[in-house]
Amino acid sequence: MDKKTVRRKEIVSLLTEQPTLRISEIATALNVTRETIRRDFREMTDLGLIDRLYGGALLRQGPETNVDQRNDLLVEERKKIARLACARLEGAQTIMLGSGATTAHAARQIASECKDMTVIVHSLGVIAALESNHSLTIVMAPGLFHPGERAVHGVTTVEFLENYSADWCVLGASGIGTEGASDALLEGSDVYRHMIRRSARCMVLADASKFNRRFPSRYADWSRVSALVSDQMPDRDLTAAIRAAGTEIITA
Amino acid sequence: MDKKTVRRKEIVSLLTEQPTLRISEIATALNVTRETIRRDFREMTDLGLIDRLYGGALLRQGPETNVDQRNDLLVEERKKIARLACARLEGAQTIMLGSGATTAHAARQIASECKDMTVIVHSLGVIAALESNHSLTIVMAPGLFHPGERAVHGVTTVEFLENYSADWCVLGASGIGTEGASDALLEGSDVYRHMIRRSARCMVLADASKFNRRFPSRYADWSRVSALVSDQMPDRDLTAAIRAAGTEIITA
DNA sequence: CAGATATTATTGCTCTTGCAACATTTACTA
DNA sequence: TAGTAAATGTTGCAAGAGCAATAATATCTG
Repeated sequence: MDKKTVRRKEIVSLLTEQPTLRISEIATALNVTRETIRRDFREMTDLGLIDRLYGGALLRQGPETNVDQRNDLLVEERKKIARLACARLEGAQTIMLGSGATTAHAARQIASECKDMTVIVHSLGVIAALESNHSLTIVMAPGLFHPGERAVHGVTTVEFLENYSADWCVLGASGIGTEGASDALLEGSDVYRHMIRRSARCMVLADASKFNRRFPSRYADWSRVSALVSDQMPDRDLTAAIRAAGTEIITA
Repeated sequence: MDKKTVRRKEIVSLLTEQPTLRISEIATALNVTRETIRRDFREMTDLGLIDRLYGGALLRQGPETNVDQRNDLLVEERKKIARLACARLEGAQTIMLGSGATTAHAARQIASECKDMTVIVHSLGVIAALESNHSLTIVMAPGLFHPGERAVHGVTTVEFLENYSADWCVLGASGIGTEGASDALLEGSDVYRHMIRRSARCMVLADASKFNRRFPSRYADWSRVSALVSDQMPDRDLTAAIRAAGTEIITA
């Protein structure tokens, strides 16, 4: 672990003991210059770890994520998927994110691993997962708010997306079948279809429980999907159908 | 209640909303010199109400209940304002809502009292307050997400609003002065100004602690505001200035 | 090992804060 | 109403803090 990481862990640990730190104090304590601490503070602020004060910093009190995660079954699977997805986004400048629990998990991972990315979203849950990372540019799409999904939908949303382009779009799915990815919500599917259209590549996230299920609205056939990210490989037939369209299957 | 007491209550109240205050900021906001604030801080530190920082102060976090009590009082005031505002919206078909804590309170009231209304919003906090009422049509505006305010801002937001019209817009304010209503955030003010333009009438919500304070960005002079809703009447001069522009003051 | 890159230190400058002493205003009381 | 005490404003100065440009050092990579 390099010096920088050690120092920053030390800063966080000190802040859990006392509410605020002054730059001059820790600079002498850790035997570095004040400028170095200032640089640490700047970056840690961008990452949403701390809040700056004139002359110091205090620990950021943010929304707790543990509570949500406990209520959630399938957490481990989704975390794994999130990590895989995030690794694949390496180098992307702009991405679009769909809605749903799996996507929100991916968003949390993105918030902790990525920097200086532009993220276009239409879901409140996804924003909540991203907002701790101040270095991200988060663009919210407009539209009719759907209370169940906590996301916006409709013509307005779709039209808005036409003005944007992304390197990747990252979508969840209710069902993964031989003929493509499908969703339970018709309105969400319209948004997804347009996100795919406006993105260079498309990644679908789905844990194994979604395999071989078909929902009313198919939002993409496999020819439009660059990669399926999951915690397990699908069965023979499904794998064959997906690969036949040139879609990569990422499980580890 | 003398000025000093009012000012110190205000300091505590501001500290319940944000973790720290900087001397220079509140000095200009409350229109006193920094030395005065410094003297306040010294005495409040002796009383154990706050902790000093270099350049500011933060609320002392301990087993003290005073803080909670004051916070509850503030909630009471906001509830009163919310009820008054809601009563005045009777019969409106479409409304626009701003951001901020007071507006969120009003939104909660609207969610419990109103039916079949279209509500145009740009704040996540306001959506959260509204989403329990499924009879409402909630339209979310697009834009750049601002993590601090949990709302969207910017050119995209403003352009979007041009496509909508409303019977009322309901806005919060950081400061209420003779020359109009002002806000601490410049980006929010741009959105507010356009909401006013696109609404037949405009309502500003502000508890008495906001009176005679001026913040960087004035988003409306009183000629553009139909009604100011508060828990108390402002002083003579302020009342006169507001009424001179034809703005109604609603306190009960 | 050399070159490239990242990290940290140093320096010079400006702005902000804290403090103290003194002036002014406000509020209260006889 | 005058006089007094409290509260607030004003000013000058020393120390702290932020910023940007540059130099020095550490770290990585082929």
